[in-house]
Amino acid sequence: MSPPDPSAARLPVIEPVRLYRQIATLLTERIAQGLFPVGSFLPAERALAGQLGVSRTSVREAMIALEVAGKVTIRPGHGVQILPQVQEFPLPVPGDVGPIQAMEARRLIEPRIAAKAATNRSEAHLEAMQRAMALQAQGDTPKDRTYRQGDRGFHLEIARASGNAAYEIMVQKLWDYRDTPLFERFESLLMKPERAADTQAEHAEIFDAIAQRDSARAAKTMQHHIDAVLAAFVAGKTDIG
Amino acid sequence: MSPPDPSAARLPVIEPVRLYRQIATLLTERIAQGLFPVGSFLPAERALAGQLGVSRTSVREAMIALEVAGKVTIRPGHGVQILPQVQEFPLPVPGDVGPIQAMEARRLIEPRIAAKAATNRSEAHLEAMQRAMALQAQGDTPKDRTYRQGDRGFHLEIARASGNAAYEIMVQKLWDYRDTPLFERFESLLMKPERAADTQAEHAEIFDAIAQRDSARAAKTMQHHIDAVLAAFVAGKTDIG
DNA sequence: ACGCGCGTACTGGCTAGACCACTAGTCCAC
DNA sequence: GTGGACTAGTGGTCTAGCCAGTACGCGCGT
Repeated sequence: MSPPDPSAARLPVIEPVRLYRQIATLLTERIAQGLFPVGSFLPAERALAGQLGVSRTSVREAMIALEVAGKVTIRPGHGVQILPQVQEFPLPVPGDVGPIQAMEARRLIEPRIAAKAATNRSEAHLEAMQRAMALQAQGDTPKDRTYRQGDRGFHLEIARASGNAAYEIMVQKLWDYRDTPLFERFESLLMKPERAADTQAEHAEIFDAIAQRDSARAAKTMQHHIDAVLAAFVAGKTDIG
Repeated sequence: MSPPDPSAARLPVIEPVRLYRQIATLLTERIAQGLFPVGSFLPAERALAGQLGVSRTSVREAMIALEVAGKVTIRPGHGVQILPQVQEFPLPVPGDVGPIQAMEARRLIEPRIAAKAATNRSEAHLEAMQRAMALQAQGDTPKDRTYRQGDRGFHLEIARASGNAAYEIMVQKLWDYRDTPLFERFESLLMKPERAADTQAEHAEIFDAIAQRDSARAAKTMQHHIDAVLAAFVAGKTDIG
């Protein structure tokens, strides 16, 4: 009689689950059920160990896991406190932001950012802007990768020079929409060839104002630049409906 | 002789750093330096404890932290193996956005957004704002989850009512920083108890302006609201250095 | 020569207990 | 009202021990 075929009755693979994970999972579920509201404290380690029938060390390991996962904060002498979880909101799909909307938002913030950059910029910031401009100049058309990277980089470097990381994040976010198919279609349909040269000339003026620490002029030149891009959009928009 | 002025020589707040974090950080750095390549094994717990001059328990706690952080996998009887790290897109990571920076950026954009909301809002937008305000009113203190959700929701609904998805994304992004430990610490240290009632009163005024389709007043009341919060931050900031 | 079982040394997993530093509250003296 | 002492509780770190699993070497049987 041959031995039974091992593939005939497939048994599941058993993976041992670390005790700390079991404890952390259990506590996570209880927290989600509202047993331990945000801001409240878990029972003390010794009490938890007793209730769960495990050692205090295992409870502590679970606490480490929960803390690293950002679910609790361990306060010595006080207890382990439940942290609020960052609520994930449904982010609008990038395609929801139209090119006009993105440009409008940029028009709202980038002049102010340019003004702050004129005040707060360092030599290193100026050099970074120049590198971005040089990169942009390497591209023959706005479709070229180097043109786009340089264009984006120039604006981002200005946001960095402003000294406010929140501005940088906002600019970055708005520029993310530059690479959406809709935006690219807008550009290829609406942008005249001379727009590329105009953009670079306008960048040079913005750069000069920032280099000269002229906040008012930096804001004005940035406003003019974005208005010019917007105008190209709006003027050409009636052609595509 | 009166006691020395506590604000005269401000000493830094000393935060004890857990041993497990120190060990985990050290190992993380060594991994990054290439001392432990991907796929290789760290020294055994007992050996590490000896080399680092700490107890094996502390090493184990650090291993838990590294495992939860996805940097290693702990293989019983075998050792602790370095995991490959998922390559982040080379997005430039801005420096931490401080509470003042986030508020400053909000001050730049939210009055304009409120003005646009006054123009473009619908009845549904108004109802959503009202729901957010009611949710906020359910919280007793700014630490309460419902208060924070309502607060955030109110501002987000205004951004939605503006009709520009780019504004919504920007507001959302800035409000994400509301839930960072630093921002919460700012709030708990600097915000007076009456600020919560003031905030809700100011929200009511903003809402009224938007409901009345009064763009100028919507912008003005929003500006006043954010200025008041900023003032509370700036006024109290000198107290913590 | 090859395969299997056993023993050994090593690994991590978990328990138990001890002691320490810090926190918070209470009480008392000044 | 303030400061100090005391108490009871919290988490933080350490030591020691034992167990289960892994890997390897060696000896023995086929």
